[in-house]
Amino acid sequence: MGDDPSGTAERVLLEAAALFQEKGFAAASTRELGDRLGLRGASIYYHFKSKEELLYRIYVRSMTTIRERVDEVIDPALPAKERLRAMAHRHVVTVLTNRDLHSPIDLQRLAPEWRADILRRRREYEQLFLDQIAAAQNDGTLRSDISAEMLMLSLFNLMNWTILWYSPNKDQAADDLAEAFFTVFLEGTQAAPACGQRK
Amino acid sequence: MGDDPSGTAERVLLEAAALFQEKGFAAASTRELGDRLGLRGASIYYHFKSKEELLYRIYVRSMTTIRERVDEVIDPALPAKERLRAMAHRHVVTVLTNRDLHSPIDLQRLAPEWRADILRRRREYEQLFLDQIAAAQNDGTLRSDISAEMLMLSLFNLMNWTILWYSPNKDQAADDLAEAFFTVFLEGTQAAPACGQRK
DNA sequence: CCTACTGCCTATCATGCGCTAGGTAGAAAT
DNA sequence: ATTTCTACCTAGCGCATGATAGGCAGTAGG
Repeated sequence: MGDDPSGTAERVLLEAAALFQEKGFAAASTRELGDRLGLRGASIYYHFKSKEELLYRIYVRSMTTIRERVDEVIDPALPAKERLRAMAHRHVVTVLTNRDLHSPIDLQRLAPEWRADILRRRREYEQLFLDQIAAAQNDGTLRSDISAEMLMLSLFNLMNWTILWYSPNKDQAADDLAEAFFTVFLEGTQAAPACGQRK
Repeated sequence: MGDDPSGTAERVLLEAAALFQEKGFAAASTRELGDRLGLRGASIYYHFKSKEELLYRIYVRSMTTIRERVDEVIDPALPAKERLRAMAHRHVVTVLTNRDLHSPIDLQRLAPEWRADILRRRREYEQLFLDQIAAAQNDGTLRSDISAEMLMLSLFNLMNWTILWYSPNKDQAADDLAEAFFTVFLEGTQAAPACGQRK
């Protein structure tokens, strides 16, 4: 039970993530969710206390899994910049290959305590990236004339908007996108500048 | 009537944009929208045929206004890179100072023809940026080893995700963010590279 | 055999929804 | 003076929703 991938609760959670992503939280009904699982809508309430709790659990799952997936590639032996590269790559690929789970759904619909919990987890996750960025600034590989905070926001902007337009059928592989975004993040897009251009 | 900024239809449109952004399209009711305007919910239907049409009109307004605002700063006398800088700056500032209108709301809930219309307008808008990027690649100011399409996606990623976390009270001014993002887009984030590093 | 528990079911409740029908006060037009 | 139009109103229809209550088949333990 619980985390058993074949358990019903788990199936409900994953199917709910898919349904919420398709139709939005408010427009998705428990009955339709049941239909997709071969259940009656009311049976959902045996596994979850409310539709809102389901949304909360999806968010928790999203944050914990992406954190796990990114933790896997953090190699302390690598220089900070390369750690960051590996983390960014893993982040993009994870998000794009699991769009149901990681799509931004009505976070605002969550009760304040639950929302605060999710936001706290998000900040913890962002801190992981912030730490590497600050380290790379300290060892001189990343520019320091822009704050680490700002660099992190830029990186997440680059990585996260993708999920709203990405279509695995017609767009490039997630792997290629991840690489291109990080190249832009590191090198920028202007043609190779002359020496010493930036003070 | 119509575009008169004091006209009721206009007030409904703007208030609906705010309400939809706050609660989501499905969770926002016409009655609540009416309450905010000093109307009964049913009176909305004198000005709009359906709630869905309201959502469509909001999207149309979003696309036309941002296009107008960006068109204003396109100066053919400038080099392509500077045109692009001005456009990106105007885009970010416009979006962040008018979040109700430009927040991404359930586009998927729109009927297919309406959705297709909005997507067509979006592509036209993106084309504006794509043209400048291609021009800047041709005159040698932007790198050509990454496709213009990919560079455009990177730029929009950088610019657009912001609206989902930006809070005008506690975050930097939209103006500063716009500048920082474009700097990252152009120059990247690594410390000034040695000469001829990029092939 | 009995009991208890699990995991679902059916039936139902109260509520709120989008939207329509029909009315009406006041202004404008004839 | 009469008609028409505008911009709202009230009342309410039909329906879907989240959630609850209670039942019931199947399994496991004693």
